[in-house]
Amino acid sequence: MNKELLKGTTEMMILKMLERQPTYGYEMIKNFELVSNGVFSLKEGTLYPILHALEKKGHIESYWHDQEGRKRKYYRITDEGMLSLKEKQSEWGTFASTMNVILDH
Amino acid sequence: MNKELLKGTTEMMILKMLERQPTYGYEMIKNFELVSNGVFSLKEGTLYPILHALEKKGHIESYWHDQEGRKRKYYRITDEGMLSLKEKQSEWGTFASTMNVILDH
DNA sequence: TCCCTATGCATCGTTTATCTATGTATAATG
DNA sequence: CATTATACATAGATAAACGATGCATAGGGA
Repeated sequence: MNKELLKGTTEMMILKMLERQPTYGYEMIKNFELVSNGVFSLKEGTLYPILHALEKKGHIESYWHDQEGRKRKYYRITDEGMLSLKEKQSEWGTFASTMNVILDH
Repeated sequence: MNKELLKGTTEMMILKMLERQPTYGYEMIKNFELVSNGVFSLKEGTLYPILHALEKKGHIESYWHDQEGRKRKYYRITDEGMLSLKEKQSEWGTFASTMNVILDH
């Protein structure tokens, strides 16, 4: 899979994942592989900087939570994050349908 | 429109355009705007380097043609280019449908 | 006549999203 | 006791698209 295709969609997919329920980085990476059937593979070097940037923007919030003898940094989406997600999804919809029009042309 | 979304699709769209009929750079730029209803806007700084790279790879061929008192560099797609286009379209299909599964999840 | 816009090709440097590689630390497993 | 899985983090490399700029010619309006 051409990795360039992912550009501009990673943040959206992270927000989408957090829309379902709060979760933490390592689990997100495993989950990405799972829900995409191995098509997408989110890397640590991609994920963590994005999480920090999203938090800085106030689109997500973090809190440490200990479970199963492990320290995990959970993230939850904020109202602003939800708004941003809606926008990104709408943008993706326009993009994908325009692309399909061109390809079916 | 988030320009990052376009990454990885520009080459495919250029090949797609040339699949219909041979054309030249300036016309491609105008046509991009037209067929995408203004959603996509191909820039010269993007197009010309890609055309040169595609020609170097043998996916397209160029020839100069004078018309309406103008010198224009036309491009046509080669058999290899057609193969590459099919691959890219298939990849895009997988990508877009996977993305939609995640977003509708 | 002259200037501005449209047409047409081209390239250099910048921007930025993602990845690779690496580091640290702890729990579980064999 | 060593290796693997879990967990977070960052610095530097890579590469696609863009912005800015350059050059040249045709056409239209003042």
